[in-house]
Amino acid sequence: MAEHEESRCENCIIRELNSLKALKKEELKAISDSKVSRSIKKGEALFKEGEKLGGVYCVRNGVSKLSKISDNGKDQIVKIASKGEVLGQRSMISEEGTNLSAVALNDMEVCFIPKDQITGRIQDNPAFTQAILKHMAHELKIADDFIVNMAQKTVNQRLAEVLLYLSTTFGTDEEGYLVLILSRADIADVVGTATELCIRTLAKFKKQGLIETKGKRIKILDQSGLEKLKDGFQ
Amino acid sequence: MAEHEESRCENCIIRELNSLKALKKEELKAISDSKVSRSIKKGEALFKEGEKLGGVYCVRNGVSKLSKISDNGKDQIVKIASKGEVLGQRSMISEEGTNLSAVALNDMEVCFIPKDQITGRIQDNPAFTQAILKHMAHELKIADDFIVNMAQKTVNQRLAEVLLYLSTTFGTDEEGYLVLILSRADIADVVGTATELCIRTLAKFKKQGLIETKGKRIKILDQSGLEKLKDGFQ
DNA sequence: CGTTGTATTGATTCATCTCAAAGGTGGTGG
DNA sequence: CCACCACCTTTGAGATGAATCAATACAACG
Repeated sequence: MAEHEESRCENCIIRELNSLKALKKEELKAISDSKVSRSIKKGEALFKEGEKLGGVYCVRNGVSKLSKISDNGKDQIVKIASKGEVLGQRSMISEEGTNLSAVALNDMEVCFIPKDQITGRIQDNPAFTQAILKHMAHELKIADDFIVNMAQKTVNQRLAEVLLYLSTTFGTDEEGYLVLILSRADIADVVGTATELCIRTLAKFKKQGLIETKGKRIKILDQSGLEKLKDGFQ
Repeated sequence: MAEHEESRCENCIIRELNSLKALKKEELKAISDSKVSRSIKKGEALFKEGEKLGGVYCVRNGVSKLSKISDNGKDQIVKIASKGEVLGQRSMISEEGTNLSAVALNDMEVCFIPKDQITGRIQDNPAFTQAILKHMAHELKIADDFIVNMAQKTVNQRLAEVLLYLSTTFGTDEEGYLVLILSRADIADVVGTATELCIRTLAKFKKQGLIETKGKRIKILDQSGLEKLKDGFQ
């Protein structure tokens, strides 16, 4: 019976990770009836910057990069979103086109939830609105910190920070390698530097015994070393 | 009679500029009864990063810089707030200490509104919550754009952008000089560079006929020239 | 009219970008 | 299983951008 399918929002554990947990059972059922599941292949775009979205995407599996192309043509990754994140939420609330592009870093499964389901709940469920508000306030803090980092820290510091972030956020496998595997170009786009410098800096970290690499994969050997680096003790 | 004092929130035009306009008359009266007016002298801090705030500040007059000190000791200005802005809102919502310091760039008049007045209205006035949410979504977009700019643009481009921003946001006087006068150090802290480079770049702009200076004051001569610069046409 | 803080300039060093080329890797079809 | 192609990584070297330190010039202010 539909009541117990795992594909129903009411039964989806993912929603515990985001603002949707503030919704009541009936509301979730309504959302579930109108949502559409979608598979996104690695490299495909969920949406591109400027696009008008008809709803939001709730990430069930996989990881997406949120990036924007600057006026001089280089891509900057602003955020990496994974399981539980709701994409397109911000642009829907401020009623604009999306500010960022979302591209899958590996194969993804997402649920598309039509706009009116979300705006409707924002209208009539204060607890939901407050949950989103709180989440967005937190995002804003992170963004402010990011600004300061980009503006004031060196590539060395930023790369160290990104490696630590990838480790704590996505974890490591049995061998100690970072689970989320990014191309050097993507890492560079997070750090905000040229791919070559990113590679050279990784090589330097390796020489210093801070990390180890195996193809694209990266293993952190000396976490506290990276932490010192990130805070500016060269 | 108190009903018609201009110091009453109900009669304060400032609130039209921010989320407080979503409040009802009775709610404004309650806020007005508990608010405290404060004068801040140029250079004084409204609050410092990490501080726990007992409420928010609504700016009635003057301008404040919101900045944060990075791990390597340099200050980065993240935002410039003026009339109508509510400061401390974000940290109150996410129930943390403030992430940024607020320092007056000129003499200010602010109203301090106790925390429970705001959180109370967020609890019981959905229109208010939605107004804040929408505002915060917009702030987040601005922050993301800022990240991309800091990460990908040169000092040249960023400085051009800041000058245009100061012009459109705070305007110019009869002679065409920017109304908001910042020290070179503050401009550098917005741009995210060293004061010397900021000065040198301003000198370059002057030589190119884009701007004119008179002491601290800056006059934009060629707006479209700056716009081209900002977009990377050197 | 000095004093203080800010603005300006020069010279040097360091960080980062860019272009160009060489080396790897994985996937695909024969 | 091998050969080939496309794509990604790595390295080199040179040009440019930006930070830094030190010294001088201004401007505001009492």
